Amino acid sequence: MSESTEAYLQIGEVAERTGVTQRTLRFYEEKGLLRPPSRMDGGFRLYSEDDVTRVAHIRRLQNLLGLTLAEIKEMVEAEEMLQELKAQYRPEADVSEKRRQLHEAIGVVTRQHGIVSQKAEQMSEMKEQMEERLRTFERWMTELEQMERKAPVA
Amino acid sequence: MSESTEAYLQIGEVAERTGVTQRTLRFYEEKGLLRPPSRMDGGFRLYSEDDVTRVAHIRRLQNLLGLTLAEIKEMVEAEEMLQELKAQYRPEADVSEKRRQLHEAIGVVTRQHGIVSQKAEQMSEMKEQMEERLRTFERWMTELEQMERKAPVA
DNA sequence: CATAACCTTGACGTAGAAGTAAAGTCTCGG
DNA sequence: CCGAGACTTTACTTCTACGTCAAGGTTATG
Repeated sequence: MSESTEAYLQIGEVAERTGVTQRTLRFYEEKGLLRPPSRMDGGFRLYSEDDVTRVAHIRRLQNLLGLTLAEIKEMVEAEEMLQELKAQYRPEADVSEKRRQLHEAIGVVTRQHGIVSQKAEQMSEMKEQMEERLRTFERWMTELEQMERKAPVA
Repeated sequence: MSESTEAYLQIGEVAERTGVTQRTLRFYEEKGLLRPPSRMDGGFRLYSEDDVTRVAHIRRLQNLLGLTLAEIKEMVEAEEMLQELKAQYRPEADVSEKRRQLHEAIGVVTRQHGIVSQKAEQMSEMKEQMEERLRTFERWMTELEQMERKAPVA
């Protein structure tokens, strides 16, 4: 197992580093969430560091926002587009086409941002409520303790 | 269909008001998320306003935090305990027992609060990132527009 | 008291997101 | 060159959170 000569990772390493199973990685690939990675001659998958990052990203979208993989796919595709745009940032390309793509990317991210903002706000509300509740509990607790001091364990 | 004489709701009304299906209400009952409601003589379920509230709560925990029903059950049971405590707030009850319950309730809510805080924070982070990204996009967009003005559609 | 609208339990089905097992293939260190 | 361990595909299974009938009982109203 050579190492550090090439920056490519086998599925096992990626699984370990991302905390998902190999099955999940293949599954994401099947579902179009990960681009099919390159392969060794024998067919073993070879992932890049970028893939690791992307998996982490996917997981965050799942855990934080509770999005379905289909929804995440949409987001991920927007990322792809962004990467493409970034890469082909040579002035020779069709400008109006790039404008179109960029416009679409802005649309997607704006929608995502809307979701996140809304959830973030609701989350804060919930947090407030919980803190309020905790304060109430603490008050009760001190009340109870005072009762115990006045009338100790019969 | 008498109304307003009794504050009890049949499953259909609850479904309508909470936006979940009757099936879901029965399912939640099965899973211990809703206490078995009272029944009419014929067996029809009779829900209270509290049940409506609770369903709304459950849905929020699902949608916002992405918790499983099993996890939500734990939270809901803490609520139960709270209700009990509230109800039996007569000084005659066993004080040290109440202390124990209260302590546990505080523990549960504290854990929940931890989850929510963490998620809320990560959410804010994500929101920031998206705003950053949007700013970048907008910058690119204006750049593109300038390019178009300089070298218009050949 | 008929009957439409509402409800009951029970059983089976489904979509999403993987888990698991089988049977064979690759890679690499010794 | 060989064997242990990593990997491959294919196929079936699981778990969650319900959806969808089916067959029948209940309730309110004309």
